[in-house]
Order: sequence, then C-alpha cells, then structure tokens
Amino acid sequence: MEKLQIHIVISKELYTKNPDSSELGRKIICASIEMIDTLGFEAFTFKKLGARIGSNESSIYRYFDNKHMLLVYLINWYWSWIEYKLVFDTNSMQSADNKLKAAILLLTEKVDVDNSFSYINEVTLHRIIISESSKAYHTKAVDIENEKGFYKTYKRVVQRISDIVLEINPDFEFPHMLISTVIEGSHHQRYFSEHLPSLTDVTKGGNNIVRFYTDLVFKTIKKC
Amino acid sequence: MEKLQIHIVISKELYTKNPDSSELGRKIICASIEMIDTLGFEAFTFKKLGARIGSNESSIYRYFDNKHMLLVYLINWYWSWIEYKLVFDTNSMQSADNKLKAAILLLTEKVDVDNSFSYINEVTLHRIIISESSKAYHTKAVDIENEKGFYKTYKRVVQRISDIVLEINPDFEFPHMLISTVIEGSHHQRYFSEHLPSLTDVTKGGNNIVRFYTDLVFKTIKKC
DNA sequence: TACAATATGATAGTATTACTATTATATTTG
DNA sequence: CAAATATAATAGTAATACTATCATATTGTA
Repeated sequence: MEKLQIHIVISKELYTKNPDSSELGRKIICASIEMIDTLGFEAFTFKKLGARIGSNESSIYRYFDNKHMLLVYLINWYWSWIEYKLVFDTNSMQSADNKLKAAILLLTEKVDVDNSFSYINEVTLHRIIISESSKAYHTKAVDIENEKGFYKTYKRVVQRISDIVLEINPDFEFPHMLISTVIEGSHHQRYFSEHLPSLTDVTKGGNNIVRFYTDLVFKTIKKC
Repeated sequence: MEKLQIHIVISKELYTKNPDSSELGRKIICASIEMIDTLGFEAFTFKKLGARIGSNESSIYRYFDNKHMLLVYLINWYWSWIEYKLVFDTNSMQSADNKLKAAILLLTEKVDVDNSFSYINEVTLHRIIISESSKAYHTKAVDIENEKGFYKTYKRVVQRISDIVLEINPDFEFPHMLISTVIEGSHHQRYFSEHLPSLTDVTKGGNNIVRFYTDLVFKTIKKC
C-alpha cells in the first residue's frame, strides 16, 4: 500500500524561487538542513552549500536572497508541519484537557522519528529549530519581516493552542504568553540539557521536560 | 555625601586585557553597549567601534579577541550585577516566599533606571541581554566555552534562586528548569511585546510580565 | 631626569563572506 | 526544432574579521 503523502506548502513571500519546484531546490533544502546542523548557522555559507551539492553558488541565490531567508523558510516549514500534526492529533479529541495535553507533548517532546516527508529530515530540522531559530527573529529587521509574514506559521500555532487554553479556562489572562513560554522554554531546556546542564534538572533521556511543562501549564491555568 | 560605589569584578578568562583598567577599555565597553543596541550585534564591528571612539581597530583587539568575547563579557557583567542586586535585596528578608518574589521581580521587571555604575548604562545593557544574549551560547563552541567559565555568572544566579525555591518546597523536582524558564521566558516576552505582540498578551507598559511569571512560579511549586 | 617598558595608533595585508553581473551552456516546453 | 527557461562558470566588489609590523605616545622606575 502506498504511503499517504502530505505536502507542506510554503507561501511565496518566503522564497525567491520555490525550492520545492525543482530537483536543485530540493537538494538545497535537504543539504542546508544537514549543513546548518553540523556547521552551525554562522559558519554555513551558500558557497559551501554549492560545493556540497555539486552546484554553483549563483544558482542558490536564485532560490533565496541570503541564508537568513533560507533559515526563515525552514522555520516556517517546521511550524507548518507542527500545525499539521497538531490538527491531526487533536482532531478527534473531545475534551479540551486532552487536546492541550497532546499539544504540549507535541511542542516539548523530542523529535526522534524521521517521518520522511520526502527530502526533509525532521529530526535534524528540529535540532536546528532548537539551536538556531531564535536568530531568525533577533534581528534589526524583525518589524518589517513580521509585516511581510515571516513569522506567521509560528504565530498561528501559538494562537491555536491558546484557544485550547481558553476552552479550559476562559478567564485565563495570558494564554499566548503561556504557550510561547512553553515553546521557547522547552527548546532552551533541550539545548541546556546537552550543553549547560546546570541550568536544568535533567535525568537520562530528558523526558522530564514534557512532564515539567505539562504540569506547569495545568497548574498555571487552573482557577484557584 | 559620596555615593556608595560598588565595583563589579569580571574574571580574567573573559578578556585579553581588562577593559576596566584603562580609559580606552572603559570607552570600549561604554560605546559597544550603545552600538550593539542601535546597530544590532551582526552589524556591529570593531572597525565601526574604533571610528566611534576615535581609536584604532587594532587597539580594541588587545582587549577582546573578537566581538563574541566582548558580548560574553557584557553578559557576565550583567549577571554579576543582577547577582549583587539579588543578594542585596533579599539579604534582610526572613521568609523564603518574599525572597522568591523579590527574585522574580528582579529577573522579570524592566530595567528603567540607570544606576550609573560609572560607565555602564544598565538600561541599554538590559536591552542587549534581551535581544542578543542567546547568541552568546547558541554557538558551536558552547561546550568549550562553558568549560572555560563563560556562562558561570548566569549559572550562579540560577543556582541561588533555585535554592530559594527549594527552601519553599524541598520536594520540587525542577527548580533549575523553572528559573531558567522564567529568565529566558521573560526576555522573550519583553522582546515579543515590542516586535511580535501576537505571541504575548500585552497591555500598556508590559507590567503583566512580572505578574504572569510570579503567578506561574508559585502555582507550579505549590504542593498539591 | 633618563631610560625602559608598556600602551596606543597607523598602515598594510590576507582570506573569507556576501553578494552582483555577465555570459555560456544545458534542459525543458510548445 | 526553436524558444524559453534553468543552471553553470567566471569575474568582480565591498566589507568583515582578522594578523603583523612599526612608529609614536605615555607612564613607571632607577
């Protein structure tokens, strides 16, 4: 039986030429994920990427204006993918409590299975999100880029889960703050658990991250 | 009456030549804070800094190997300053609850008074911490740098406040995760409130950040 | 005061980055 | 098969992130 193939569509503002539309474009995405993960975003360049995929630097510039745009593209792909999984996972659920639990699990758990969305390695991409994604919005151009819709998939995921929080407690004042705290927080905790363990309370596997944030969220939104 | 002057001492691993030991060094620190704030860390260079303070690029390299080291220095100065304020503020307090409240306030409030520690503008430095500090540890060299003590003042502050949490509830499993979540979270929320407001729940002034995290912490550590 | 040590400044030079522009050569499509 | 489009190759520019050298101040000490 053929595997169900879902296709994640990225909006046009986020690329110069759609990388999903050609062999070269897909190679750019696939190899850039590998390279940003191993080299780090600062040391990653289009020249090195070109050399790696046996292509020319100038050809890559036809897909993305610069490596920042490529990172923004990857981040949007990631959040679109999370949004898809969120809707899929919570679709059939009745209770808002269960929906929120599933959402927190999705946000905070380690991605360790590559679902093989064709050419994108989600495990590696998740590591990039953890280590590099804050660099995408910690830039002087953030306001202009926000207007252009560079962060909209992230914002959409936060909105969806905030709505679930309000289903549980309509009086809770800070649903967006809570959810963005969980997202950024869990990324930091995963990074710290590998590199700065004294900023966390890790046991092997780091699975207490899910438990910590689940507990924190439900205690925080509970009416007292 | 003369104002009490406290001097923040930064350990030797964090500079090549101590910027606090000369006029030029102090100008480097003072002007770099201004420039990183206005230009952003990426566009900030030693050449521009030299031009600004009427000094030569090569002279600045005698104090710091590169701009990354300068950023690490500023971050350590900030956390040493916070540690000093933390100890000072909570010293006379009896109840652990009050100590924790004071600590959360210190971590999450907006710095809006420049206490004029000589040549360092703490208001501007706080903005840099919010916008740029995660770039200091999101680097491929993080493990080596951690061994060299580049992040120790940050870790020390987290440790101190975690200890207060454990005073209140000795059974709480995740004090370090909780405190580092509050620190990173409040920085993100302040940044989002200015640039990506739909990720927060801001009212004017953004003072609900303090209230949100205070509430979150006390609810999370409470025994149920 | 003189001399030495140290700090700073000026200049030059290198490899790399982050592009832009142009032209040639494939490949696809009508 | 011609036309359109995509990719490759090459060259070039300005800026970055340094390193090295040498000259000139400034300061500290015998």
